[in-house]
Amino acid sequence: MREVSARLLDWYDSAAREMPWRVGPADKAAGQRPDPYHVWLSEIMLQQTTVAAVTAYFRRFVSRWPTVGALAAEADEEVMKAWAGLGYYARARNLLKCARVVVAEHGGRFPDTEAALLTLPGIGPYTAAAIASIAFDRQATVLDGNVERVMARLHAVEEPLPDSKEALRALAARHTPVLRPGDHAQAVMDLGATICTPRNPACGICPILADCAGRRAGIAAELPRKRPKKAKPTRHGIVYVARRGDGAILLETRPDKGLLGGMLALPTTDWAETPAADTPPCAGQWRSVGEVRHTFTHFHLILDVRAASVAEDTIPARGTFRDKHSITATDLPTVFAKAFRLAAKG
DNA sequence: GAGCCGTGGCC
DNA sequence: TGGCCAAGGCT
Repeated sequence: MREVSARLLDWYDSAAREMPWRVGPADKAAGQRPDPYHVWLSEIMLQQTTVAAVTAYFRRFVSRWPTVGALAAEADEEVMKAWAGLGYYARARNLLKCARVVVAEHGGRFPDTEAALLTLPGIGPYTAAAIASIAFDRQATVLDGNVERVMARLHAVEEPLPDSKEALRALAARHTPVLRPGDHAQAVMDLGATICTPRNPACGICPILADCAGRRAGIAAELPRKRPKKAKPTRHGIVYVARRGDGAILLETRPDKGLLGGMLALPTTDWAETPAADTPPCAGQWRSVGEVRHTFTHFHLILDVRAASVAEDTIPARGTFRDKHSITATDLPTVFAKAFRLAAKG
């Protein structure tokens, strides 16, 4: 087990990818530890999200809110707008909750144990272990999709997920070293992201090829096995873009619970498998400008986009007219950004 | 345990 | 084109 970790750490030291939340080689050599705020923020953003998608968001967040205290003091809507486009918006709501708990109950410093971290909003088993090991050098077992895949292949675990999860966790625990547990965790995840990939793994250049039982058995690429997934239904709806003469756009804030919760949004009907009745949010000469297609985690969506130029004194039945200059498409979840842009063209 | 919850890239 | 997938957490 120690041999595998040693090979992974050697590989990591020679080929670690640069990411803005990591400490560079020179600073690491000088004994510098990563900023727990940076580790936390990056790990929340990285939940089910690629490094490529996260990097720009991370830079914008730390530039605008350099400390957890600064983030905790920000208005909810500003943070939700900054998160727009990254997805899984419950993460942003819990991000703010967590920042405020850290300030109010921990003096603005993140707790340094896995158990204490686990009690914070938005921090589950994976993230608690990741922060504890990466930021605080704790020997915690980090288990994410990458680690599951690497362990399943390395030990030729054929039992499908999620049944095999605890067995994979036990294997990951056996590999976790006392020294440099955080670098070890990042090494396994980097391996899973770049070499031990879900499809077409690059076994030929793998630093632990000689240790891999899945490779020896010729089944590495088939692992981990998973249960088949359910098909996505298609839902339909109507979304409304009302523009006043002064350019103001009618927007609303979605309820905190549920899909796109807490986000700035265009008024829309319910989304169902049978199209909803036309219920515009305000009076106006409404016309259809096309449709927008979007796929969420568990359903496809087809939205009929309707636009209207409305009078300055229009009083909407729902939502609020927002100054055009204070709002851009990037402040909205992607499905609404698509509709907004389509209406702007048509 | 299983459903809910985004998005963009890949093949 | 469409399904699959990603450094998961919450209910």
